[in-house]
Amino acid sequence: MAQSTAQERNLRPSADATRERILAAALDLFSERSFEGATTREIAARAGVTQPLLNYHFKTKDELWRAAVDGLFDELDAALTARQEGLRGVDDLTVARLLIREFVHFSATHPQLHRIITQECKNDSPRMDWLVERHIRRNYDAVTAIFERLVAAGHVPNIPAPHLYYILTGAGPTMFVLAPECRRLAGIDPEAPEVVDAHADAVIELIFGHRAEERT
Amino acid sequence: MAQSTAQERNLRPSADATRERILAAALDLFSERSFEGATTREIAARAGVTQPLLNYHFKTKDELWRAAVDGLFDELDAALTARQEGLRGVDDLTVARLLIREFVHFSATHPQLHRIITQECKNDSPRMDWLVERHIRRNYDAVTAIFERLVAAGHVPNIPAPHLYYILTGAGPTMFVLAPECRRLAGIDPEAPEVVDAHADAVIELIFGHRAEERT
DNA sequence: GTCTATAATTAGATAGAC
DNA sequence: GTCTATCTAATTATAGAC
Repeated sequence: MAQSTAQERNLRPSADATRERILAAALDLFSERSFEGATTREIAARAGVTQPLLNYHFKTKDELWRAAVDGLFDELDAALTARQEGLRGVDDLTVARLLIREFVHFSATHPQLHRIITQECKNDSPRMDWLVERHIRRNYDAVTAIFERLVAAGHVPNIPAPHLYYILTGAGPTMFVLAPECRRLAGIDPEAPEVVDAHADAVIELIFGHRAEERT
Repeated sequence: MAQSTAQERNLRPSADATRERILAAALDLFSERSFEGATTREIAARAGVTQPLLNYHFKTKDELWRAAVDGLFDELDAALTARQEGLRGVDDLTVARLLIREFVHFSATHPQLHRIITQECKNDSPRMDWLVERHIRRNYDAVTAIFERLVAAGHVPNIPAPHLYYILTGAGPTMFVLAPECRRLAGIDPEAPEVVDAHADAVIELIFGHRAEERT
């Protein structure tokens, strides 16, 4: 690991870039077509490489899936952490509103996240176990802790935190998860920035807007 | 079609029952494992028949999928229609609350509905086209029409109807779509009647509870 | 590190007996 | 109407050249 010599730097870039292209293609296809529905040949084709190369960089299809999902959650964590960094000392209610807005924006720009969660977490399965214990539980604990404080302070209706969690993770991303349907059904493009903003406004209004005197 | 003679009645029952068992097995497996992930062999096994029998009753896997989905939407439409029947002349707000409660209950007892919608409507595909035009659009039009009246009457915050639609269809079913995850993550069983009721309460509170004076 | 060729498995669908 | 046997195609993974 200490070996990042100049020689290697000259050789590695294209290999690393290939790896990244494979991961990006895998994430898109796994999220759109499900684990079984996405074929390694199609992932390879989208990445512009041959199929056996996937088995060189990632031993199995399953390992490729896990690497792609790890990258996605890294991005989510980075986005939420960055959002919180600039908010030390700010009140709970404002922080929560901004975090929800950030979450809705992330869901719009990375619909793969909830596409993959809904695919894998409908069943008890090894991939579900892995997803929950490695990535989801941490976020669940953080979100429910915040909601419990907001309920105690009267900023949010008195609803048990698990329900608020599933309401938020359902209401926030669904329009973007189903973006192709939404375009056809409603004639709206959920990728348009003003639509994303309107959706964040709507979710925030419904969660926090229950008492007129609290609106700013 | 006019031929439902006694002879046929004596022969048909077991065949019809087999067909129904195949459809039920197909619905469960398609919704849990996705269209590609569900194998016809596994569907046959769950229905207690051999795999080629599926091709006898339904020409192709795709036709089996469509028949299973048709049955599911028939149940949804029946549940919502039955709920509305007894409410002629009742005010919009009360009707809407009761319909949302019915929808949440249906989502809890039939999580297959939104499992299949989220699987198929992430992509532009023939199955998505079929689903939208045959089943979803009618419900979308009805739901958005109701929301528009509720917004105009001030019963619901001023949020565009398409956003309210995706918030409702996200917030309502997600806990039940992800029931296995929810059990593991929150230690809650979303199939328990009191949990279903609590979730319906929560969704209704967030959508309609924004003005204290309107609560009954 | 990336390719071509191919092995091993499994999928959906068909043929034909009963 | 349901079964057994089997065909064809497609899948993931491996072997080995470059």
